[in-house]
Amino acid sequence: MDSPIRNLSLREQIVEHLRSDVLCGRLAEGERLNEADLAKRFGVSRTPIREALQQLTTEGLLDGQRHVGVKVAHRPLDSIRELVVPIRRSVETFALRSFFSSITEQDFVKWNAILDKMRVACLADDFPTIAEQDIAFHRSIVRRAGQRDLEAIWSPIVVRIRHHFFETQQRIYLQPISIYDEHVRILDVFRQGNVELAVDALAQNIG
Amino acid sequence: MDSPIRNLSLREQIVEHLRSDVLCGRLAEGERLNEADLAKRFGVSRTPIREALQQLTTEGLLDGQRHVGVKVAHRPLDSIRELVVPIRRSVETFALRSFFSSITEQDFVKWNAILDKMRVACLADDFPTIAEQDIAFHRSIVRRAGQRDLEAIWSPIVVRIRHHFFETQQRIYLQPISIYDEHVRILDVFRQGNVELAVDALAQNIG
DNA sequence: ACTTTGGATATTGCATACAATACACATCCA
DNA sequence: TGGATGTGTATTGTATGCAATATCCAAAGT
Repeated sequence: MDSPIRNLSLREQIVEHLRSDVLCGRLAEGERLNEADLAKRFGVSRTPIREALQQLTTEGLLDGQRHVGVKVAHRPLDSIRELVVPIRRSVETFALRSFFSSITEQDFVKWNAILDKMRVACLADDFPTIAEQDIAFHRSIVRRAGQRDLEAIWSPIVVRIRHHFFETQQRIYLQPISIYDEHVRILDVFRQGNVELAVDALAQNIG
Repeated sequence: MDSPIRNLSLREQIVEHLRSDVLCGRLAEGERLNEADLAKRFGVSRTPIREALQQLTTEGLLDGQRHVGVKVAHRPLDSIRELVVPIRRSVETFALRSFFSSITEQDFVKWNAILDKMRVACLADDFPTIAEQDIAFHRSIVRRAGQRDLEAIWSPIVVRIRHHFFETQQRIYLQPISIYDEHVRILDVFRQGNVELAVDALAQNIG
């Protein structure tokens, strides 16, 4: 019986690394990714790199053509936001409702760990990390429902509004720390134990 | 300048083949897929098979474990339907609205081609093909919007209610041909040119 | 000057060989 | 007898070499 040691395949490790890079904007849209170069950079053969790039392509983060290569996918048309924002709200609130009555102190420990990292990043104006932890927080809610299908529906949505996490926020929030504050407020409402209030607090943070 | 010849990689061909098999129920849920066997069956090496299985896994049609293999994914909990059916409605109607005013006679030609196949399948009580063409019809609407992002959001939804296409329908519709009839009715409304009526007709067919 | 065409080159697509690991089963020990 | 443990086998994971092709550039022809 050992703690949940991360025993991931090379492909999975590379997927997580690159996915994080794209999601929080460390890789610019349109940037080209070369299999051989990545293989050298990660110190592995082309095989796991190749498989990782393909997975990220079907996830919608990359975009590729036969015999040409893959690039970081471009943002979708802005008009799609009016479709996906409500969908994202309905998925996350559906998830929250499904486990709200069985939230434990351990859940708050996990969420606080994420928010701590977010706080540090806010104080340092480190927007990529703010975005990363923001997404991590919402993902953890979807995942907490325990239905992998929910995350499978949620992910393609978030991929397509990922720019929102590291662009709009920089303008709306004059002080980055207010991003952290708002999430703390959400957890406070969670602690009150009223589902509807919790759902509202979460929903307000989406959009 | 040649007609749009389908020049697909081996991986893409295998993906389409297997995806169709799973989506319309020719492969039972839980069924195990072995790389070596498939390689022999398709007459290719393990590499494109492997990559195809991985893609279908991230698409949610298959489910795999490290060093064990992949199986056809099991159906999600029924409770998810109340979440995904409205989402599917909103995506398809969003797509329809986006191109409705620019529908041409060519569009009807394509849709009629799908419905013709559906009609033949209905008359033969060929439920896998009915399901296949039903999905193809709705997919063509989403695709017609010309935003790949829409299909990327729509697909994981449909994957998770695919059983609806070849189970519920068999009970609800005493006569399979009524599935075809309903779709013909949708196209009739499309021809009338009223967006709202068209959206309603389409939405009613979903669920 | 412009277009076309040919080949060189860089990159991906596929095949094959080998390594690592999960699982089943036999074996050993208490 | 029951449980732990080691070993064999089937299967997936990774590395590497070769094949196929898109792209670029130079050279020739109009």
